[in-house]
Amino acid sequence: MCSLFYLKLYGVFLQLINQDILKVMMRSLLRGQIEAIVKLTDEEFQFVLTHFETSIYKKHQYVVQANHLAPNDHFVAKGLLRSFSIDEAGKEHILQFAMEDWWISDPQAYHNRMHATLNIDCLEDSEIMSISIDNREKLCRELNKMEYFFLKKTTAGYIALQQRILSLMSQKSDERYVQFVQLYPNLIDRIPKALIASYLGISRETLSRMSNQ
Amino acid sequence: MCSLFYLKLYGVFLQLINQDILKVMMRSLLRGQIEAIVKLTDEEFQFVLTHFETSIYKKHQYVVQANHLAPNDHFVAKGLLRSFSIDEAGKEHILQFAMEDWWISDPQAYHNRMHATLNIDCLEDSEIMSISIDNREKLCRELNKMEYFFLKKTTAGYIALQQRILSLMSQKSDERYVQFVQLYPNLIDRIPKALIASYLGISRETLSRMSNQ
DNA sequence: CCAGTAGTGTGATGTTTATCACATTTAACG
DNA sequence: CGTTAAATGTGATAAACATCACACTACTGG
Repeated sequence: MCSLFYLKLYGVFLQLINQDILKVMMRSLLRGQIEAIVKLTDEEFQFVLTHFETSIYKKHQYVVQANHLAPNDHFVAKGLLRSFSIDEAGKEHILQFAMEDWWISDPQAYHNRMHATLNIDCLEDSEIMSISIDNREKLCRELNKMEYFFLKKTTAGYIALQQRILSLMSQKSDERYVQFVQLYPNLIDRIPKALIASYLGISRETLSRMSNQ
Repeated sequence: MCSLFYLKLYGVFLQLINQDILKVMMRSLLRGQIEAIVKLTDEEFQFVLTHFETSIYKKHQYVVQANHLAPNDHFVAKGLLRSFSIDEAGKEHILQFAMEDWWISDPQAYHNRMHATLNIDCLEDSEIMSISIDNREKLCRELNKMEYFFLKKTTAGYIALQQRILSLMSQKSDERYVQFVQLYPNLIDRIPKALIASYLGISRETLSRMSNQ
């Protein structure tokens, strides 16, 4: 009787500890990414954190929905998400995957404060730190290094997109798949092949036939 | 005899005037683009200008060559350029056109101070204002509004590239051409169809067959 | 002005890839 | 733990598009 009580108490205690450890880990992930570009004091990082909101999503849950506002940019602390568009024929086209230490948003809706054209949902249970466009602009004004950080990040993203365009234009589907495997070896068995196919701009049947020869 | 002398003098005078007018126009084009995002005093704009170098290129001339350094970002004051990559098969893929009021560079080579993988050449005689990566970083530190300007520009570029990826994945070649015509109606008769085809990721024959039905 | 090059149109043919259909395997979850 | 859904493999067929080949026009530079 008495020992059962203590066992329960211990369970709750463990949960609390885990949540704390988790928060610490999430934060250090974000801090590590920022500090790879600009150095921050502890106080500055705490200040940066006040501009974020942490939230938890379950697999299949939508983070951004087309035709709704999407005023947040999302830093993935844990889990896996995708952004995709649905064309007139009802077909999905995946623009981006985002796992731990990546960002994901509908950039057009976010930066121009418009309604989303993209959807973002979770491929796994996920934990996310979101920053609103207002908070981001405020943060950039308050702490100028952060504007530099966002500029570097956006520039790197721009370069990556140019290379993806080049890949779409110059490579055959099997070459693109091989390149994807080389670039993101850890993603191939976290993401269903049909979704990788959609990201690469090919049908799931074509991708299925590829690896098998 | 005497009138001939004055005629010549007048010609030289006109040339000087034209060059001055041209410089003024080039500068006001750049200033207009910046001031659409951040306001500048006359002094500030003069200061910004000291970070640029103006140069003139002839049609077919290369501004950036693959395997060479490419430490400049180029603002097009007049003319028309393209950036393109050459794949292993020797085939050209056009990543970007840039006419008046646009920027063009090999962003990877520029921002990471690497050797270029892209080529940039002129489709028309062009006049260009170039800013080195060092001057750009210096300018951002000296005049913080300019960092904000570049962040906005880069973000807009990122959004445009995402839409181009979506277009490459979701649209048939004829739909992409129609969209190109809608987006850049003034470019269709400034650029040879074969180059537009290359930009759209289709063969010149396919594009030729499209408009004709 | 005229020779050579660049740009464009068009047919015939082959390749790549999408689509539809169905079978089989694996995972999810009450 | 068993039922339903998700994920994957594979064949047959069709569509989209590239490639090759050649003809024709327009432009450009000495």
